[in-house]
Amino acid sequence: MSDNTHLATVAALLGDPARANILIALFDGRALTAKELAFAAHVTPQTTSGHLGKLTDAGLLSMEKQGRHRYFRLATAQVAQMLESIMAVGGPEPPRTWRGGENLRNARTCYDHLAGRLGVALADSLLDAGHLALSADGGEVTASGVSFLQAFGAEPVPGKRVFCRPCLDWSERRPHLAGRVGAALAGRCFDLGWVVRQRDTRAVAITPIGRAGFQQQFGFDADFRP
Amino acid sequence: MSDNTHLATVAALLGDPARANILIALFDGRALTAKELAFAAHVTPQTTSGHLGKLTDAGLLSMEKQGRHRYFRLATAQVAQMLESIMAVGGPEPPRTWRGGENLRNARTCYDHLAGRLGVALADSLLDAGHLALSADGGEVTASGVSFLQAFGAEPVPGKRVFCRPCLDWSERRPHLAGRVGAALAGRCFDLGWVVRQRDTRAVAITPIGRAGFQQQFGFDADFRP
DNA sequence: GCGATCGTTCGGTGGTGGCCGAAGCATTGC
DNA sequence: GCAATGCTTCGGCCACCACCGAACGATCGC
Repeated sequence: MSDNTHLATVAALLGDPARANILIALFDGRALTAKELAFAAHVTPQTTSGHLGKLTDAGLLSMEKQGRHRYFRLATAQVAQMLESIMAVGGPEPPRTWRGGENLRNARTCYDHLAGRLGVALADSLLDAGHLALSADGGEVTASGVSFLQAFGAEPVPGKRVFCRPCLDWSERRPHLAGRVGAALAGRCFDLGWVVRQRDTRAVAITPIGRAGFQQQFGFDADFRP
Repeated sequence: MSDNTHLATVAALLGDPARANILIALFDGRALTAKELAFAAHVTPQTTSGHLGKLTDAGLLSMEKQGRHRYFRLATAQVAQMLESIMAVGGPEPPRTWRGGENLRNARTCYDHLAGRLGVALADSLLDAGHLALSADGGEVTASGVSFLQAFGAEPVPGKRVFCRPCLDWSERRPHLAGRVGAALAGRCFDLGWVVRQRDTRAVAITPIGRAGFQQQFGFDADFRP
């Protein structure tokens, strides 16, 4: 009796188009200001403020004051998974062409880590090299993995978030890396200029430098083709 | 632009308390009539009829006429996963006491297979015996597993559904068996009288016969205690 | 055929909630 | 100090939608 009302209240929050726009804008893990979210939601700032208050009260968003700005982001990775699972329902088959198609399947951000063929290839490479040990309910970085990540410059930031866990990929149906390790790896790839974000989409592009780097450091060819 | 409206429309359907009650009543995979669902939703039959029409139009439910009754069930396993992922959000920690508590944690149905401590113990037993090989993205039944399931009388029915996949357990945080194999296993346990459903809950009870059977066939003691 | 049960459609009612304009704090920069 | 910007609160308006009563097909059992 207490959890079906819970389901209904959470779902009712997602059911409003403006709030749905807000959550989708935050889907890739970035933190945006209230004004940016008002633009994304196509409503005025005062309306957005009400929505953001409700979403944070419900624990779906977390807020951080920074000067006169307030940055909002998804509170937990569970929220992102929930959004993905809702979007997966209703469409006939996930692995068909879906909003942009192939470049999304090649490489994209999922919350704050890399997914698509690139994300899967990264996870496979680390597994093959013995840097990781994955299971369905979590994962561990091996001793060699710690030094490898350190040398690569992708040392995970400390925090209470899950250290390393597999995240099922909807297009590849294979696990890729999430958690603090996945986020650090993705951040380092962005810093090195190996991958760059693209406007208005979660797809990321692999640069020529990146292709060479992935080949040298991780041992796979990042020239993905359909 | 086409999928955020999709998110909002689907979520808006789940956001109504009556519809949420309907979906939760169908959560374990049973097919119920419109009248039973009206009772579960705490609204009149004519109101329920409108809700059921909307849910089936959206592809969340499937309907089957049978005489003067109409049976409704969740359309796909994705719908059940979506519901579970929404319920997992917001609550501080899933593995706390939750709707009825311990008997739900011991053994329950999850869509159409067994979950809880019993479901996890079953999966572990099959893994230890080498009958299964599980990974995060799927699983395989080994040669010995095929003959074992055949001997046990739990041969999976043919179909297009995923053959065997791990399904993360919210109370145990361990994978249990879903897919056709999980469904066949659960069905056989019901047929043998090892477990019986309980009214108005997804919890199932393990019979004395079942406890002996699990001990003999699977090698674990099904007398789960808090 | 006839009553009974199951389920649907139709109309009218009421409440909830999203939306914006105006005004009010907080912070930054000059 | 003053203006500008970011964000919030308040008040009123309006639309949507869930709900039920009543009436209408469909099917079963006799």
